[in-house]
Amino acid sequence: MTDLFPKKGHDHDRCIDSAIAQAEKVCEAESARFTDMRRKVFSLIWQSHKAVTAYELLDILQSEGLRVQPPTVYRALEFLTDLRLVHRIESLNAYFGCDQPDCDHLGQYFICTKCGRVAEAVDEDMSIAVRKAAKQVAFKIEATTIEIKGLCHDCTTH
Amino acid sequence: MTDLFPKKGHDHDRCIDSAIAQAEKVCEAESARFTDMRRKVFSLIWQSHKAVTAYELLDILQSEGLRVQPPTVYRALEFLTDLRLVHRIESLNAYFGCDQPDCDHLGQYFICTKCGRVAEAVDEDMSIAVRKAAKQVAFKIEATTIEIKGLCHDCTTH
DNA sequence: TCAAGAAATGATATATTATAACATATCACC
DNA sequence: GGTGATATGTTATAATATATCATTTCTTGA
Repeated sequence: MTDLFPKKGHDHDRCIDSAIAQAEKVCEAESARFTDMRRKVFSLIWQSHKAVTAYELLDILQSEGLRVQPPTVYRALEFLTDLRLVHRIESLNAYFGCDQPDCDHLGQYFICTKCGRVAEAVDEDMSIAVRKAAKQVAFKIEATTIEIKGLCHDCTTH
Repeated sequence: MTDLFPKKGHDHDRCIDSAIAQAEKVCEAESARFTDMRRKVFSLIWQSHKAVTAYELLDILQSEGLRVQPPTVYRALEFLTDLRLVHRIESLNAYFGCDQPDCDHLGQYFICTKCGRVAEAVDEDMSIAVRKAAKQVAFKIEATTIEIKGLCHDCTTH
């Protein structure tokens, strides 16, 4: 068993730093501008391993004294999701920092209904099953949403 | 290749009738009341093989002269989704009539981005892959959302 | 270097999706 | 037929998202 979810007491600053470093690399590679606002939104999303709604982000930004309106947040989110740095969790209307933006994956998301944390998986068997099922019905895949809700390991044992 | 999507020119009245008959059976089995409003909403959802939004349903009901407000529609939808007669497509915020409400499945939804139609699959390999992946990370599944967007067979060939 | 165009953000308004709360009507059962 | 449970009506509002135009900032090439 490998728990996808981070251990309690892990050094979360390292998660954040590494995510930002990776985002910088991706933006550089794409000649995309990692502006202050985008960086700010991205790092807010990475403050936890939970998914965050657009309006939660907005509230935080405003509480820090910034005069930000919804479109600003949604634009940053659009930028980040286009680059796959952030993933939208459809069943939560919320956004989640993506671990592995560089791999061309059909990602899967485990969502703990108790602690609220989200973990991304890139399970080949699942991807293969989806592609095979699509092929069987002659369906040309453009995008997939795979979201699995339930209890993470920590929450089943504690 | 078996196309999950219905053929052009199929007898859609039969789809509707069979869905309603099945819904009646399910309601009966659950001692749940298939009221006029619920039946009306259900049959509106089945008017096509597309997913329908709550407000589209509302507009139709109102255009038929009924004095219906959003809560009425959402209540009917909640009733129907609880019984698995209707499925919510998270990535569309829309609702879709479920083919096979009686099987205890992890359903998967193929959504054509061109014609808008939706088809439900119950692919064992996908279900197995999801359960296996969850088991590997000691995750206890409560619910799954599997939505696959792309082009249906008809839309790739025509 | 700076002018022009492109890209990003600001600002205002509004669209879309969903629910809370309480009133009324209908149903099921004794 | 009265009573409690269930369903729907009604009003208001919350939560999520986008359209549009103005302004600012950045980039790039003369």
